[in-house]
Amino acid sequence: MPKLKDEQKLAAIQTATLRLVIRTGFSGLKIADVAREAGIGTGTMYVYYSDKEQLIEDVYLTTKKEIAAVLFDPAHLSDTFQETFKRMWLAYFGFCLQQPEKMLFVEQFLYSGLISEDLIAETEAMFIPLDNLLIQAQEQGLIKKVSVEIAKAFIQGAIHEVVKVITKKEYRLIQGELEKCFEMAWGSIKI
Amino acid sequence: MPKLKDEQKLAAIQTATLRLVIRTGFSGLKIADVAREAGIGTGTMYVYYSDKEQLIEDVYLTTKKEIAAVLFDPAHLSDTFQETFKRMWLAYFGFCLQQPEKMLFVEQFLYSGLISEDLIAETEAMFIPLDNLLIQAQEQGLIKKVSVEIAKAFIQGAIHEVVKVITKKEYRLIQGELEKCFEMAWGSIKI
DNA sequence: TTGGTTGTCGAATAAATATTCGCCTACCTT
DNA sequence: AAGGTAGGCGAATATTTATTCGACAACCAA
Repeated sequence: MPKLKDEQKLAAIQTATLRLVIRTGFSGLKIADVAREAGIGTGTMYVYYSDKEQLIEDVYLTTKKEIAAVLFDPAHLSDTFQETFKRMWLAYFGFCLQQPEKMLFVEQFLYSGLISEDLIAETEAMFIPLDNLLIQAQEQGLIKKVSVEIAKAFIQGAIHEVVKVITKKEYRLIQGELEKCFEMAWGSIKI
Repeated sequence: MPKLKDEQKLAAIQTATLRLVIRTGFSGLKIADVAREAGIGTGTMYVYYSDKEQLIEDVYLTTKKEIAAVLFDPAHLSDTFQETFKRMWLAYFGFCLQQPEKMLFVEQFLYSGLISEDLIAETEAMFIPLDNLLIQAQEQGLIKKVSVEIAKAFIQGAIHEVVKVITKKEYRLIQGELEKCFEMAWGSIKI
């Protein structure tokens, strides 16, 4: 944890890390490159992070928190489950579309084999409210009864892959296509 | 391309590469480790592959071919689109479940930023028959009309993420849960 | 203004890893 | 069996990259 250095510099480091990890993979992430991209000296990196591992873990945690905030925005709450689900789905899809580096970073790191069990547990705990929402909907007979882990994975996996294709191929969603994508997601879980 | 050395040794190298990439990420893949895991000397690695990049690209290509073979097994063809789709979906899901290393390897490499455009194009071309199948179904009004790229991404993304969760958490699909997963997939694309 | 304190820099060093290469072994061929 | 050849080995070397550290700059307090 940085003691309280220059917040702006910290943000620059995180942004640079995100960008570089996506461009070159974790393998390609060189501390010197991050420093150059962030506009600071190599040695300065070690003032903020004691090593590369800590840097990556911190970026991961920060990004996960941001995602949780997007998902659990109180404005998404509605009277019906379907409407709440739709607002959350659209918010998350929009987040991924606008900041695919963050989505990719989180995904790549989670399955890279480099992440610690503790960090996994810590970040998963942030999403328990989502589990509860889904379980409630299942009990009300609104959505299919599968393990919530599986339901979440299905929805999230579909969003991620669609966004990846859109990003990689610079595809532009045409009129009404976003709505169709949501219908696919809803069609998959509704009874 | 290996000229025609010991085929068995080649397979051992590929298996070892797959396993190690999943365990440690591309960053963690050390030629010396691959050699040890494959039961050969470090230097021998260079008889088969001139460098690490070539090794990874070859494993990727080999795996993609295997996936295409699973998907396009003639036994999957049926009179109805839904049945053909179901057989292909089940075959691919089963493949991923039984050999998650291959699924993960392919996915990680594709979005690692390390893959060349040529290799992407070469492997994508293998899956054109799938595009045609989907387009035909769209024209017959059987499935939603979205870009086939998006439809494929949606279905594949969902499968991958579900398999990842199952694998990582050592979750076991309970009675009828596989069928439910298929229903989710079908529910997402059907009109 | 000056002495001190904090933050920064990047060349120098240490560590990790890829790659080479001379030697060795096993197996042919006559 | 003797000589020859192909394939294999892994310690030695080259390269890449992380990390340290002594010198410098900016700022501040007295």
